[in-house]
Amino acid sequence: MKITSRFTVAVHTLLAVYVLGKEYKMTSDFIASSVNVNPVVIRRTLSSLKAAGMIEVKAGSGGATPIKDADDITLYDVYTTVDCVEGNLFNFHENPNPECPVGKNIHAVLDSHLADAQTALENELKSVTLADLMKRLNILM
Amino acid sequence: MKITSRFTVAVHTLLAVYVLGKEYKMTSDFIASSVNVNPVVIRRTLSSLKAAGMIEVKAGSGGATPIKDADDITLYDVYTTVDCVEGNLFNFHENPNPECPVGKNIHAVLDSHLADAQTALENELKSVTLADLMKRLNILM
DNA sequence: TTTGTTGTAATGTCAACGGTTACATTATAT
DNA sequence: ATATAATGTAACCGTTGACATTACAACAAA
Repeated sequence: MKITSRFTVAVHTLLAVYVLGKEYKMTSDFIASSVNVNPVVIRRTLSSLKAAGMIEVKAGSGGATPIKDADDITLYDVYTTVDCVEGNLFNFHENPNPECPVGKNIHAVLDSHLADAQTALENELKSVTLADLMKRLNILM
Repeated sequence: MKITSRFTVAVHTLLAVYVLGKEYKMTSDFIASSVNVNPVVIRRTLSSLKAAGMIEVKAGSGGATPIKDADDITLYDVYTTVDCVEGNLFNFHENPNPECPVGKNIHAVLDSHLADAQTALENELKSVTLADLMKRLNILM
């Protein structure tokens, strides 16, 4: 079970818009050929990123441009924007038997630890900004 | 996208075997009625836990019993045992375009951060043992 | 040899993902 | 105004993985 590639696609898309946007018109076709997916997938991604206020997309004339400061966009923001996980990361079996001492208390015993694990992951994602990625990318390019 | 409930089912199963095993014969039917899933699901779970050396399962006569010390079983051990995630937690889009400066470097820029997030989650799971859960459960029961 | 149980294969259902086609809508240039 | 090039979206498909369930062979003990 893996976290959907919508996430890495969205990060790739943002990097393209923020870094290459000065030089090229960032159409869904352009980005799609960089990411190597169908342009419609990119349009869906752009639509989410736009709804989150990160970018602007021009209908008709075409092209996506940055709106939000790259320092104010974390990987966690992107992660939530493209709905990688809704609510709990861990799927819990439903309806454990309340007649059984284990079934009755399994949530009380386990929930907080699962939440801690999820929080640890999310905090790591919060610690990285798009600006961080851009700095590293500019060195490599 | 969520992590399969096989994980919480396996933890529930282990707690049942370790805590209730002294008092009852822990058959797949018994555990299944506590977890509230089909007995075959529990047999598959028991099979994995047995392969990991945590428990013993008696074919024919029936019943599962603890083998490994509860202090030596972490949530992470269970997590890997039931194959919640194989390899990377994050799905990466395949074949980003190497002709594009972003596509060429996206892995170099992103991989380490994704790995860090995954490690943070796994470390949290490593910090909790079955014995910890049993202590808490014994207080509640 | 009967009974209760495990081990496992096979099948079905369902949801999510990603790919793709199609087309209405929109902006711009000529 | 019209042609052109893009976006926005709905619709549909194929694949995959999860989980449930049925079926039955293998097995151990009374």
